[in-house]
Amino acid sequence: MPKNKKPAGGRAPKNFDPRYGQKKSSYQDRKRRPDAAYGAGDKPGSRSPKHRGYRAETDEPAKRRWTAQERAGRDEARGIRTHAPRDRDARPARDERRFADDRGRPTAGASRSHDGPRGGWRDRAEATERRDDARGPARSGRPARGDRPARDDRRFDGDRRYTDRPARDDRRPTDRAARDDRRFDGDRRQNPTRTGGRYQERPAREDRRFDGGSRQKPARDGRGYDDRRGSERPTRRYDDRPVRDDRAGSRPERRTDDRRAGRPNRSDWTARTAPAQQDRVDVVHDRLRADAVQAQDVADTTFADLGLGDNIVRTLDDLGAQRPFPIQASTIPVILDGRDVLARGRTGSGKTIAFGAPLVEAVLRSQAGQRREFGRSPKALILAPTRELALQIDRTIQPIARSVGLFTTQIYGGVPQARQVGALKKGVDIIIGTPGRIEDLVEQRKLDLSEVRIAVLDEADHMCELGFLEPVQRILRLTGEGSQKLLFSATLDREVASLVDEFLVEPAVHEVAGEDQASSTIDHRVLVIDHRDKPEILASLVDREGKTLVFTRTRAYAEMLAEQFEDAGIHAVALHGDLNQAKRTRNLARLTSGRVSVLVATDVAARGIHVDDIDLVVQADPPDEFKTYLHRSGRTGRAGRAGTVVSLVTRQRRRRMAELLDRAEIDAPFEEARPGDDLLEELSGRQVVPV
DNA sequence: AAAAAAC
Repeated sequence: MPKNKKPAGGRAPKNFDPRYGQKKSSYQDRKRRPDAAYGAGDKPGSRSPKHRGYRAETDEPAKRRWTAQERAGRDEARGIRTHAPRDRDARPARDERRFADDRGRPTAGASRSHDGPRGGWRDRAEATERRDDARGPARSGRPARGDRPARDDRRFDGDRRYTDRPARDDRRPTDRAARDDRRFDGDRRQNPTRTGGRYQERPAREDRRFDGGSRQKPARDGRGYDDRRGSERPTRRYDDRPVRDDRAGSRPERRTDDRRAGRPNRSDWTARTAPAQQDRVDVVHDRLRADAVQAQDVADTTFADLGLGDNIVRTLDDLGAQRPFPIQASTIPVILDGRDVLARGRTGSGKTIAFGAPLVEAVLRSQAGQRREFGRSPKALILAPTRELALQIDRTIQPIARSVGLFTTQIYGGVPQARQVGALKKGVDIIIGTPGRIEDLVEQRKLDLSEVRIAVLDEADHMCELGFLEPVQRILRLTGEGSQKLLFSATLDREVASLVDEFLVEPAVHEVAGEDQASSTIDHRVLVIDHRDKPEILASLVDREGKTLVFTRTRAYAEMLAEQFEDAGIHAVALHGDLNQAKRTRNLARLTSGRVSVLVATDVAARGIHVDDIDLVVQADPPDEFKTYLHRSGRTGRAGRAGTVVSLVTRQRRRRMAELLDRAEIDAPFEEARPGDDLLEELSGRQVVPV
């Protein structure tokens, strides 16, 4: 292929040209400059405009090198570049615009309004072929037919800024002792007798601290679990699990106190709740008996003390985690010990690192002295309920993994598969993802979970809810025999019993002592309003300086509210499952970056998502479940900061809301509110909690 | 009943 005489400048799509993205390219443009569509910037093309492949000479400056930052943002930018589901055969006419060059950058897209004379099947077929010739595996730029013009995909700045923020979650300095989680169990009211954060009723054998490994194993009768399980349970007793026999000797007896697993406890809330009128399903599960770590007991511990290697410790330090938080100090040694773990830790208290760092360490140890082969199967799996959360977890774990030469990849839906598959082909050590795509790739035999030896469920109780449970079970069954299981959540309770029974062996249960509402920095308020006043009241609450997160019950309402706010001159974006992944990622990024201060979301954003400095959470619709309330409100008041949660209820919902708050053990005043009330001003304007 | 999670 002759190197043509064109100036070097002709080579590249101008992704970083400020003009890029502003200029619309018409069909005619594309025809004249097909490289814009192909991303084949390094091909000479034909000389005549009449020939396909012709590309006019330009004076574009040579493409400059990517900065480190750009490269860092590249991976996620690729994900973001996503469009809606592919469907190239059905709708080929717009393929042109979807071609990305091999860096995953979008090429100049054709705007929909310029469809003009269509390219026709042959052209497209050739275009595709040609591109594949040129690019080979770059098929990864798999065209996804968007429901919108490519313009949306060009938002590199915001997105990159977003993606460049690793591990926010875990880097906040926390007042460890002072405050943490709300409680999560309805029946705690019946068992309020705690001393030193420990439940008195807990039998002595439960009394494992994180040094559990050194403890003598009490006598045990291993019955119970096996007996209790239906045929579903692989007939497996803890003592024939090959990989983990080594641990058996130092392990306390498997819990047998949860025979009532899965059954709601008979607490007074059941009695006082009229089933017909009560929430559809707000079941309060029994609490899990946990070993409550005392913050002061671990105040002097370092990550190195806990058994993490130098590189990991250094990376954690870079991430802002100089010293372990209580939940980390509590779980890391147990995880490194190879035990199954159930852990309850307030969101933002460092849960991600609590499982992520030891997970990396464990994978590293298991591969000590081995070559990391091309095409190796993943050794660890982290499951999350939403894509955003999976992404966020990866952002924390990836630097830790990279520091010891391990690779992670995200496996979630809504983005083209090819890049994920490509990563798997090369070989990764840790995958982080959501159930659907993971199962999908397994079925396509592109993902092999059989070598997974550590599996983590983040938001584990949520993953046990209807619709999630079965895929999660199927996935866990595919993991390596005897693989270690870690279940984490801020509201971990007996809802996870079904998984615990099948998959966990003598799990250690951990939580942090002294976390309750009284020690919370969140101010909870309930506004009793007229339904017709809702839009106005919402607008006045949201019209403020700080970052505000508004929750709605439905996607449609989230969308509608965002529009209403915009109409009222308040810049707002929506986040819900009806948006394509690009928009979801981008809209969340807009809040994170501060470009927008109001995000209206469904419960997709209720769990796990960390955005700095959200100081007001508004529940436009009250949640159905107390857990949802806790998770939603946990988006603010993080790391000991002040935050306000305002829930709007109509008069009819009043009682239900009171009951829900009761279950959540939250004290919140109920106040009548009308548009224009000073109260709204106060709630909206306040940055700090008085008193 | 809704939300999430695959294509």
